[in-house]
Order: sequence, then C-alpha cells, then structure tokens
Amino acid sequence: MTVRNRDVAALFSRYAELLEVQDANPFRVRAYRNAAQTLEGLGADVSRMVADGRDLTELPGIGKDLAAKVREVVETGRLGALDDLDRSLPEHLADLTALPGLGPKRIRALYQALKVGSIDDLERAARERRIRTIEGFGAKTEQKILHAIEQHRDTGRRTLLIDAEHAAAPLLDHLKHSTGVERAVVAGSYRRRRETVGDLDVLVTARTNSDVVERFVAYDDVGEVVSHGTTRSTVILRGGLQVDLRVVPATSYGAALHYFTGSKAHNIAVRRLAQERGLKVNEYGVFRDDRQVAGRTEKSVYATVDLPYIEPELREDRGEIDAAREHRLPKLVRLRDIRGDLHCHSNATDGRHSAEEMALAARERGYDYVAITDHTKNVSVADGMDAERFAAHLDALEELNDRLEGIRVLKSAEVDILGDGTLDLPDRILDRLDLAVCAVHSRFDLPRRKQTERIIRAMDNRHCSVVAHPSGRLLGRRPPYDVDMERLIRAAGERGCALEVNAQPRRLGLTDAHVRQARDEGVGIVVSTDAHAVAQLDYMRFGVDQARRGWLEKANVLNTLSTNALLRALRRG
DNA sequence: GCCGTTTTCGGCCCGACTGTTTTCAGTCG
Repeated sequence: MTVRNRDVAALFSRYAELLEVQDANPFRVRAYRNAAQTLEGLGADVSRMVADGRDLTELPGIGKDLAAKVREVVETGRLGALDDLDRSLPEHLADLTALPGLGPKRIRALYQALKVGSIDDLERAARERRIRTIEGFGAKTEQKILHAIEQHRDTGRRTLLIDAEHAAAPLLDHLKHSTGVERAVVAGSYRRRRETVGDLDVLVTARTNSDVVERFVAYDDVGEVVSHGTTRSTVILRGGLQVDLRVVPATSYGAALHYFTGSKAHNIAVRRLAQERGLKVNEYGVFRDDRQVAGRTEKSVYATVDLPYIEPELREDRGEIDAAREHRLPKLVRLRDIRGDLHCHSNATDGRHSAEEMALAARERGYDYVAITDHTKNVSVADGMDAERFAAHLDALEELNDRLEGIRVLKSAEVDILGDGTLDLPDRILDRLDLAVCAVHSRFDLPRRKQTERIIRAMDNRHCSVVAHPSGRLLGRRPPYDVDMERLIRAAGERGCALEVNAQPRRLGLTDAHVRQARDEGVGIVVSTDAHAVAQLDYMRFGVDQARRGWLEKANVLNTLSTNALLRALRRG
C-alpha cells in the first residue's frame, strides 16, 4: 500500500491535537501542524521522495525529527509516537477539539474532572448538569457546549466557493447600505479562492458612528448570533455558513485586508519579517513603536518588509515569500487572457443547448474558439455516441462552422478512456477531430497502479490531446480515484499531452498543488468549463482561480493562445 | 519541534470577545 501525503498529514494533525490536549509546548504542536500543511500542499509524493533517498529536511518546517517520522509512516504505515499517545488517552478525546469553544485547556479540565473522553460523554455530562461543577465552567458554558454538539452533528462541512459567493453577494449589498460604511469585502480563503471555504470573513471600513455591526446581526438570513462586539461579530446564516465581520477605519484597510485574507501561515511569515525590522504588524497597520508607518493599502504593508505585492491566491506560505524577495513571483494568468473553452457539451449528448447556442454564447463571451466535446458510446448514461452517430455529428459541426462568423467551432469529443486504457472512438473518427479530450468515467475502483497505467496508456495514443478532470473527484461527493498523479503528470509531459483544470466548481480536476507540479514539469494546462448549458460557460473564472493558485502564468495555459497557435500546440509527435 | 544575513540557544504573531475565577484565562481567527 502506498502511503499518501495526506495520510502522513492526517497522522501529524491528529498527533498535534493529542499533544495539545496534553498541554504540550504549543510550538511543538505547531511544528506538527506546519509539517502536515507542508505535506498537503506538496505536489510531489513524499513516499517517492523517501524511496529515492531524498533529504526530507529540505522541506520547510521539516527537520531531523519530523523527517524521521515521515519515513517511519511511509515505511510502516504507522506513527509509533501517536500509537503511544493513543494508548494513554481515550480514543475519541481528540474529537472534542472540533467543537467550537472547546480548546485544549477545557478539554483537559473536562477529562480530569469528569473523565469525559468523547463527544457522547460530554453530552451526557452537560445534560446531567455536571459540567457547571467544574471550576471555571458555569451554566452558560454548559449550554454553549450542548449547542456546539448539536451544530457539530448537523453541519461542520466546508462550503463550495460558488455557494459561498451566493451567500456573500446579498450580504455585502446589505452591509453597504449601512450608515458610514465605505467598503465591504470578503477576505479569508474566499479571497484566496480556495475551492471550499470554512466560513466567510467580511471586512468593512466604516466611520466611527457606523451602525454596520447592528445591521449585520439583524440581517434577514442570520440564524444565530454567536458574538456581537463593537468592531467584531460572528453569526451563523440559516444555511449553516459562519460569517465573521470585522470593522476597521479606512486608514487600516490594507493591513486588515492583509490580515484577514491570510493564510495564517503567510501572515506569520510576513510578521516575522516585520519583527526583524523592528516593526509590528497587526490588523490596524504596521507600527514602529506606536507610530503607524503603513496600512492603508496591502501594497504599503508588503513594502515595509521590502516585498512587492503578493496576489491573494499565492498566500499559502508555499514559497511565495522567497519568490517575492527574489523578484520571481509569477505574473498570474487572468480571466481575460482566456480565448476559448475546450470542453463543452451540446444536446447531441447530455448538454442542454445546441452546439450553435453554445458557440454563440462563447462568441458573446469574447472567445475566438470553442470545442464541442460530446460523450462517446461507453458513457451510456449521457447518451454517448458511437462512431456512426459521431460521424454525422462532426458533419453537422463542420456545417455549423462554415455558417458562423466570429467564432471557430473546434471538432472534438470527450472520448471515454476504457478500462484497458484504449479510447472509445475508432481512429477514422479521431483523425477528423481538431482535438480529443479524453477522460475516465468508469472503473473508479481500479487499484492505484492499474488506474495510473490505464490513463498513461490512453496518453500513449497520439490522438489524445488533453486528459480531462484527471482526478475524477467531486468535491463533497466523491473522492478522487486512486491514481499516482505525480507519475501521470510526468507521463503527460513526456508525451506532450495537456492536462485539464476542470472549472466546474465541484470538480476543479487538478488540485492547486498538482497544477503547480504540472507547471514545474512543463506540462501544458488547459482550463475548461465542462459546460452542459450556456450559463455554465461562466464557470471559467473558477478554473482560472485554481490555475492562479497553482502559480500559472498566461504562457502555461494553452487556451490563452490564438486558434492556430493552439492547434499547433496540441498537435503531437 | 524548527530555525539562523546579529543566533546552534532561545526564540517562535497579535488582538477581540466571552464568561466567570471580579481581574483575566480561554478560545478564536
């Protein structure tokens, strides 16, 4: 069994939780958390690094001790130190850290006083009114604990970025109508454009007499007010999404925006740089002694630590600080660089609109080209077409192309990759395509090696221009199929095959870390919407966000090219 | 437990809100 980065990260995270409950040195706890984060954000397989005898201490936040522990997990699948802790503490004690309001100190107090070792134990103790008997706990805390358990049981999931957008837009509109409000924006992971967000961090600049916090807690969609201060408040919307509001004066806007955009790790790194320069950075500005020296804009904050502006999508402490210092930050691809969509469905199979409607909608969006990529026979649930139907379909696309002006319809298909890695269309049809977008739609359960080799075999076919949604995941619904993505990326590079960032907000095909790895390996990336209706062409921006999180520049993205340059770039051999 | 352009030891980011122990610890972001 191959140990994946996220397996090691999960063990480290759990170890950190247990250490915390044990009242260990908080910096030691953080070291494990940092290491977990490093591993999760790493494109390369740590198992392979171990097999290749690479020096793991080169990784940020991993020293001699943690390198040995990573090796231990990779080689044995276990972490001995964690097993030891697990033996001395109740199995489910660490689960308690998931409850808001319960930190390590309180969990320890509960365990020592009442032998509470799980959420169920905790609920029982609260109902029997035993929690209020512990020093430092009262009736109100007991109630809050019960409430937190309830909430934890029916939510506790992350929200898709698109759903967060739908919640944020009307809320911002509501806040902007408050007295004295100048600006209202969403910061946090939403602004960093992570694929899912845990909560919404709303930042408002306002004059001192503003009623914005009052308006915030009185917002229609608020289900519960968690906290309510003068400059800060937290609510939970009816749908379960938590929203944190912070209010600062305009002179602090840049510092606050930087602070609340995060990530936490990025902020800590920036503040450390400030410290070295005798400065203090907080959400109100950059200070030398008690005098504010910057903070009205984010750029001014970065300038005090001698860095250029860093785009929010890069702020994950994954090397962006060093890159900024050395003036080698990527010039990130933008939505307006995109000149066409290379993955769209029509009503020839499971799309809602005709190829002509899709093409006209693409033209409206300013594109030069659009690839109509309908399904092949093996994807029967989508009414996939066999060779005969496909031949007629391509005739129709040619006819359409002759008729339309201002947009080039590229003849294409979403060719199913069969279980053995062959393609679901004969060569005589594949030869007629401008490009073939190939993808897996079945046999998600193949073991890792077989799945990997299946897809590489498909890439061996000279017709395969792009591998679409190469991980097969559906956020919150279906985990990625087990595939050696690192090997897949290398294979794509060797064969001149492109990989797709699928812009469907629930797919986003490649993770940001894998996008970045593909870039480092020189693999061409296409960003496509997989639209099944004209409105979904607008999902392109989610794909561009993901590309930006993977450090892609315009030159890394093939569908920023003109039609002819694109077709040249996709031609293989 | 990590890390080093003052350091291989001694640091490790900073402030708001809540409840309770009435002066502050705990938690969170």
